[in-house]
Amino acid sequence: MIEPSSGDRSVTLKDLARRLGLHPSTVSRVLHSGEESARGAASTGTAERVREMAARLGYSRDPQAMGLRTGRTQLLGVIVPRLSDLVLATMFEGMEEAAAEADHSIFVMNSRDDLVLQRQKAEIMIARRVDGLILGDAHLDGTLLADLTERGVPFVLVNRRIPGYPSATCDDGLGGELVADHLWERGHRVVAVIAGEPYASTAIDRTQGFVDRWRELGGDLPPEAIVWSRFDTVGGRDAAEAILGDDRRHPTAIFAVNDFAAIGAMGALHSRGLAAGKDVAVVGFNDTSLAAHLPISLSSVRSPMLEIGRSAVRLMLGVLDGRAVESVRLAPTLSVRESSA
Amino acid sequence: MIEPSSGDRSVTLKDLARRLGLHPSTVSRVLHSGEESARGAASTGTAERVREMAARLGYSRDPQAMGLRTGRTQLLGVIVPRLSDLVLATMFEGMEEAAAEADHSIFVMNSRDDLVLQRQKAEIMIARRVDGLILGDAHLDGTLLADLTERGVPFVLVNRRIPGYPSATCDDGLGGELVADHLWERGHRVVAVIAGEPYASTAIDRTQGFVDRWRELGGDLPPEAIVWSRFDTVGGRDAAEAILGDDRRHPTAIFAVNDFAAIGAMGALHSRGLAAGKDVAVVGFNDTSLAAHLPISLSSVRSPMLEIGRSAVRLMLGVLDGRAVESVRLAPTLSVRESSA
DNA sequence: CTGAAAGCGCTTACAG
DNA sequence: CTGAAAGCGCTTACAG
Repeated sequence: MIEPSSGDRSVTLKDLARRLGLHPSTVSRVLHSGEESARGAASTGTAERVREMAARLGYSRDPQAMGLRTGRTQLLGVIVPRLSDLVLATMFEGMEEAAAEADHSIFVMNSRDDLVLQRQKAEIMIARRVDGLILGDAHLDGTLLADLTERGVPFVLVNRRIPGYPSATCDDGLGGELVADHLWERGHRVVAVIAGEPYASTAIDRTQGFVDRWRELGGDLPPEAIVWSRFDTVGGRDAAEAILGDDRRHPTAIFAVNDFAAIGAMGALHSRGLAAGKDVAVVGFNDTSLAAHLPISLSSVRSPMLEIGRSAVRLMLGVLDGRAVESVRLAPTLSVRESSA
Repeated sequence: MIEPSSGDRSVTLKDLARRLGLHPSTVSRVLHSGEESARGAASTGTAERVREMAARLGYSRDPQAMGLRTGRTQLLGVIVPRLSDLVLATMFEGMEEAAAEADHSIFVMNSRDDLVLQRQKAEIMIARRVDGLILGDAHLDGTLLADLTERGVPFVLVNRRIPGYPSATCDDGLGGELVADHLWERGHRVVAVIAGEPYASTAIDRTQGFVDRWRELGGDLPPEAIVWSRFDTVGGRDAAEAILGDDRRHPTAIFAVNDFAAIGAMGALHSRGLAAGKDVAVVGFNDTSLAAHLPISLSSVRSPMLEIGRSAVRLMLGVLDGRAVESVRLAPTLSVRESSA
């Protein structure tokens, strides 16, 4: 364990108390009681002296000891499919900020969207005594959430939602609608959807939002125009191959529910000598930092990822405080670029 | 704090001891002494009974209490510029694996390559009593490392190196050489380098490796052909604009020390009606999962990111054990694709 | 306004 | 082979 002070040993409450001729409990009250009760903790003079000494010696409270005593570690566990996914990495940055502001620290682990790993990581975090779990890899068909609920483990969801549990997500349905409106306006009538993984609410909601709106507009969209796929570049490429290989139908536009899948689709078009944006419009989702700067810039639905991350932490802290919390769904916007202009 | 057991309260050593008619210290010795000393910890029969009961009641050691007592939290702090960078995110996955195998947990924070934030995050981690720090954002001109050394904070570097400190990195110089050899063989004689940020060893070493080898081969490479830039897509685009805008020199190949910068450069080419791979060759670095699947697939130097992450944890554990450790430099390979075929 | 005690869950010499 | 004690650093009713 690293000693926070510059000396050889960490400064403790006892050290402070000895130097001040006070009892450790008094020092503790001055330094660590909440704002309200701090007033009655000690005389103004004493409090002043304590704070001065603490600053001078570089006192820093030991979180292990505090956790042991209070039963609250101020540790939040975050589980995501993979941090190398720009979307989750960005949400994580938001969580980190919000947690730091509330004096909490965050533990994050990857589950690779694997149900076994997901459970394993959750157990590791629980063994570490995190106060609660923020799950970014909720599967619509999983049983983890029910089990956690039964065990009384506090948690909230981020990025993906499951009805009945508190979550912070993008309004994915609305995002799908925006894309439908846009493509319809641009005159497209034969379209296809690269729909993502059917166990993720993001995939379901974005696809559903698009489809519902498309039909509302009077558009036709047969089931075979919707292709489920992995969320990555390879998944998008494969799905696009399937779509373009169908000779009965030649879509003039493709909506991929994820930027990486969209990039894969652009690759498939390129392989067939088709130009994204000219021959076939492509729209992605998330507006990752890449989208605007691709050789052919990608139209994409921008979801407020940082803010979603921050909201997830707020929800979590609310749950831990025993408050009733409401799920948050943040509105996305559409950035139109060369790929669908 | 979440209670690990399914009951309302966590099972403690004391609980186990009471049920077994033993003293908690005996239970502790059986369950937690190292393999060697465990033999003498209790009679075979007792040990058996203890382990059985622990399993039955779902005992899980409290890390806070253990940390408080032993002074080792089994917590490692990791600081990276940004987790949304695929490179660091992937190295982090390697670190996570290696740490889990050694029963350690990892804390990770973003510093955005900002020297102030870097210090701030380090302090937060130290205040959390991590056993050591793994730094992925070392600046060649920073003073943090010297300060940490003086304070006796154990740390190692990952991804970027600084002479004199233990680090786990790619052999970036060799990577640059591979690119020089490749472009020379393909007949290019007028080339340019998008060199990255001059405070990062990755940028320096990759550029230096390329330049040295290029001159060794008899190539010419004036200083103005080397453009320093940010590591992201926008940085690469801007740098490429500068390179292509120079009328005295028309490079037939561009080496970008980072895939994202390379993608930005491809965008700049596209804007000028030039095709990457046909009109101007482009080579990136890191071979991120995107590279192979871009519309025009990108040649890139593949660095063993997962393994670099794992090595960093091994180094860290070595340092914590008081062993003398050697820096690790892992060899990269070149993947040639359409952009420079 | 301040002190003294008890205890969170664990480990580790020290006895026997 | 097992027990008993002490203590890691903190907080929190309870006195006074």
